[in-house]
Amino acid sequence: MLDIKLIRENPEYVRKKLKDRNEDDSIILKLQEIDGKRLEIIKKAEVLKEKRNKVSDEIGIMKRNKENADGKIAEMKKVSDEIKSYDEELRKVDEEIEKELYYLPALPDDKVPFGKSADDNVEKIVCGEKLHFDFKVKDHVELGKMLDILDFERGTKISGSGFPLYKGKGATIERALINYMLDTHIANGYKEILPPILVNRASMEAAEKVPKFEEDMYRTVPDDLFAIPTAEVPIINIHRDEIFKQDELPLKYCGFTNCFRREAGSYGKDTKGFLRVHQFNKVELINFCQPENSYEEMEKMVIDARRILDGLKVHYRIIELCTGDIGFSASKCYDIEVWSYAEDKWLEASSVSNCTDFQSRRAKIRYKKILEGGKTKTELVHILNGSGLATSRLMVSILESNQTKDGHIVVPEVLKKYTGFEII
RNA sequence: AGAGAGAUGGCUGAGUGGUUGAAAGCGGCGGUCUUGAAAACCGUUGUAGCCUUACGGUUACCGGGGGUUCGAAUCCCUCUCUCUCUGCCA
Repeated sequence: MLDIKLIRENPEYVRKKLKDRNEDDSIILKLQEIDGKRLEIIKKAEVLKEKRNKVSDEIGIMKRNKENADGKIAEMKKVSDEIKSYDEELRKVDEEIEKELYYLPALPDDKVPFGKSADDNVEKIVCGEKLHFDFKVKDHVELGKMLDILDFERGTKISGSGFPLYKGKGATIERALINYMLDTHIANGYKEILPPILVNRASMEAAEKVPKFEEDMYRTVPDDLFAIPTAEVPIINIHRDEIFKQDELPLKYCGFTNCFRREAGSYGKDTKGFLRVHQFNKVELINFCQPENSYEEMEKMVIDARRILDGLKVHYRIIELCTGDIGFSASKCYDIEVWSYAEDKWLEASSVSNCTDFQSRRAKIRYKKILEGGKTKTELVHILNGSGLATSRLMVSILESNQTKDGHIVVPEVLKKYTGFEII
């Protein structure tokens, strides 16, 4: 959620940033108007409330002295009615502002490259060896079927398209990958979390997923619980409405969960195998930190995600998303893409975002900043999230790049101690 | 799921219509004392909005929402959650 104060005090800046994102900025004019109205109502109501409080105290004293206070009571009855109507107006205006704020995205950082679409994203670095095969590479769906480790047809029978079924060594290598990632992150200072994967509406709102993306979420009807699209949601909500001490930051969590996305609006796109699925596995990294350190922490998170790929010897690249392509809650975002030899293209496997105070404002996650002279000030933390990483597209790259001419898969070195076998 | 009890500041816990933003204790912070520490003593100690250059003023907040009243932590309705007992269950 954006700060209404920023819109009040610096509307031109906000409008420019929204335009950079290809967003409609006319909403700011509307918000300024409603906000102005809101302040007017507050002022009027507060003058009356002050009067009511004062006179009510006087009435109390008069009653105690057995004096007649009927006149004052009659007068205050009128004042009270007036207050009620102002409060009613205020409620409506608050609701209107809230409604607009729910749909306004985070503002891009000044250093983010300007661009209209994904085509304008900037490639930062390409890593890992790109392999050359002296045979025709098989894609992951074919390999999965041949080796009987992935069964997309039966996954479809059980649930629908986009719900992969892992079997035998396929299930084992998936589990190995998750353990490898978690162990690596834990060794690098992240605390492991295994959170609930159904969350309530308040948690979804605090993480800025709902109402804006409600259509993309799976929702249970009788209880109004949402299947999480990412572990980011429950992990952020661990600290909803809490205030950290400064020395508790940065606070780093990692967590494995299943993730669920309806992918509404992308039917017919990348439907093959793992390329776009409704349920997938992901190890997520979350970092709560002081605002002045967040961009530095972001670079560290990219290193933490890359460590996984370097270990697996995957060919990957990092791109910085341009202003037109960064996600709703992020001020800056890097994507990590792995190379698919069979698809002959890059696949997004991770995304590291600095959401600054966009989520912490809605979630009310703050910390006591220590000022000079030992005084403290409560300030919003910055929240960063990064996948470290999602397994499905990573698995595409792993299966493809470790295949042999006769159709087997060599288990990557770092996973062997987790799988207990070396070849599939 | 049924019956009962409850939800107050960082914590424990008073408070059942009128100087209660809220007693008291603990904790935290600052100070006195001390070579240092502890103890003791003194002081201080919530969040947010609005007005103000500032000092400060003011409003709201006692689980959430609504209501009664001149006035609500206190009365009423409703929701959520916690605890105890019963039932069911991995």
